Amino acid sequence: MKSKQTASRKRPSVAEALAQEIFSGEYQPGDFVPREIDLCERFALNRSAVRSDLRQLVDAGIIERISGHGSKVREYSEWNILDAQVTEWMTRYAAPNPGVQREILAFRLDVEPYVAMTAAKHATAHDLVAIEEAFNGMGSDLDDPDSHNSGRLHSDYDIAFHVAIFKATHNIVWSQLSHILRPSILLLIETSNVSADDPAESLERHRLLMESIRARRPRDAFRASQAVLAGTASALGLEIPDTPLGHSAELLSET
Amino acid sequence: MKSKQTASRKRPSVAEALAQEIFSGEYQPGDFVPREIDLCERFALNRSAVRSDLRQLVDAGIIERISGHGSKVREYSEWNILDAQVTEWMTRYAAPNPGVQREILAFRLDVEPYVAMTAAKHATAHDLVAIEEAFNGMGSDLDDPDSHNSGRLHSDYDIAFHVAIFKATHNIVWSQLSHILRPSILLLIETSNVSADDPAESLERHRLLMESIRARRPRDAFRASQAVLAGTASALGLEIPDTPLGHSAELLSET
DNA sequence: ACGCTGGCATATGTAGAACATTTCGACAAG
DNA sequence: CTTGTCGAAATGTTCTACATATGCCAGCGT
Repeated sequence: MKSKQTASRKRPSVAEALAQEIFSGEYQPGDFVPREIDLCERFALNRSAVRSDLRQLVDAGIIERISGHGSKVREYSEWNILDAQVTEWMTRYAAPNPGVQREILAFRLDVEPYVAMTAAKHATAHDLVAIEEAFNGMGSDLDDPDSHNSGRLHSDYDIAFHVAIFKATHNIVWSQLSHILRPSILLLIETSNVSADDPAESLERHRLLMESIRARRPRDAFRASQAVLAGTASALGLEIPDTPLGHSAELLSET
Repeated sequence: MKSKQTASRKRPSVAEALAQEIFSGEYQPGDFVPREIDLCERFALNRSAVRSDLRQLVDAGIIERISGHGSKVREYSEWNILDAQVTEWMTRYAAPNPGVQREILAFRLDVEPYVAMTAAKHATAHDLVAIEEAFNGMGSDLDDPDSHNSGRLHSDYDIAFHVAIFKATHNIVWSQLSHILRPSILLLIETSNVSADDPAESLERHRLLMESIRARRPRDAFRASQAVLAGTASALGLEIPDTPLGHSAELLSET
């Protein structure tokens, strides 16, 4: 074998470790992370590798590098939450502060019925297959709950279901925005697991949403999506009527 | 003054030059850009700098690096248009293909009335000042058209006006999404300059939108925003009723 | 005593060389 | 025709050396 010790895993990944420490609150906005040389020693890496990883955090807007001084953690509001890497870290480790998490969820509640509406107009057969496969995954998970960890798999299918709807809009912006769903979906699932939400009812709401899109009925899809969100969001104490959609939804239902 | 020659420009910036060539269509999806060594020679830089710049393009999703082979331009749909750097390049150089540009505009037409609606609910006095300052800039530009380039300054104020509304939602996602406004606003302005759109009428529509937000009337802000978009979007041959907002707007006006 | 200035220590930024790894194609053996 | 091996070419990684920016503080002058 080669003399490298990389056999275990590719790299310790400084960015990953630092991200975990920052997300867990060990380093808070305004704090300075250890300097490059210390990170080199700690992870047994050269400076180039460390700097490369630090640049990831800079691109994510998480840290700010001050020449000749150090790397400072930036305010949460300055983090680039549209970056796919950031949302991935938010799913793996919980969001650092609940405020950001709640704002993302509020955004989702605002736009997702719209997305469902647009998907009902533009979805192709291929899109419907993707949606259905994700839905079936959610269903099989309900019927046959794995002993070790049922929620883990369920969340993957849940995410895939909603992402498929975003992609069915055939709009590049909506498609790429589907990244920010992951953290809030996981948050909803964790909370709904705590609360006494019937999984069967949730699944039925998802089914209605899927059928509305398949039948090309935008308004039904709009309302069905709202129902899906309301079912789980209520467990978080969030009030749907507070969002703009609350008003337009009522109006839509009158027609 | 400092001894730096930054007055002209900091660096030749390989990323900037390559981006221009890619956006102009000189390199198209599937093509391979010159290899690192050639870029080093062409820009008189070392490999570290070239690779650093190439990584920018990778993060933007514009190119894909294949180990031992080269750097390939990716499909337009894979470009990360949520990246601020990409939208900046789209404003400086035109978007490579009109399809992406149109989809971004469609997204804007979808959500911007919503954003205005939310801004009317959550805007603070500070936000209103920012909106008003941008609006005054647009107005002064109309009264006193600079001889050298009037459209250039006007677009800056126009962008600032809409960005201020996005930030007035006090939602981190909407705020950071304001990046994607820039390309489509510039597109609209260029097109409206060609068409015979009365600047005074456009300004009046913006004023109504501002007043609606100031008066905390979400529904008026919704419709005013639609009027602003419709005024310029019609010049592009885009049909507003095709968007989901078209329906809900009609419903809103009935109340 | 106060304030400015210069230099030293520290930390990040940049340049360049050397070596490792991956990919593809050529070519010969089976 | 298939397959194994070698080698050229390009990207990936590591390391060293030097450049630049920042903060601190002693030293000097007013």
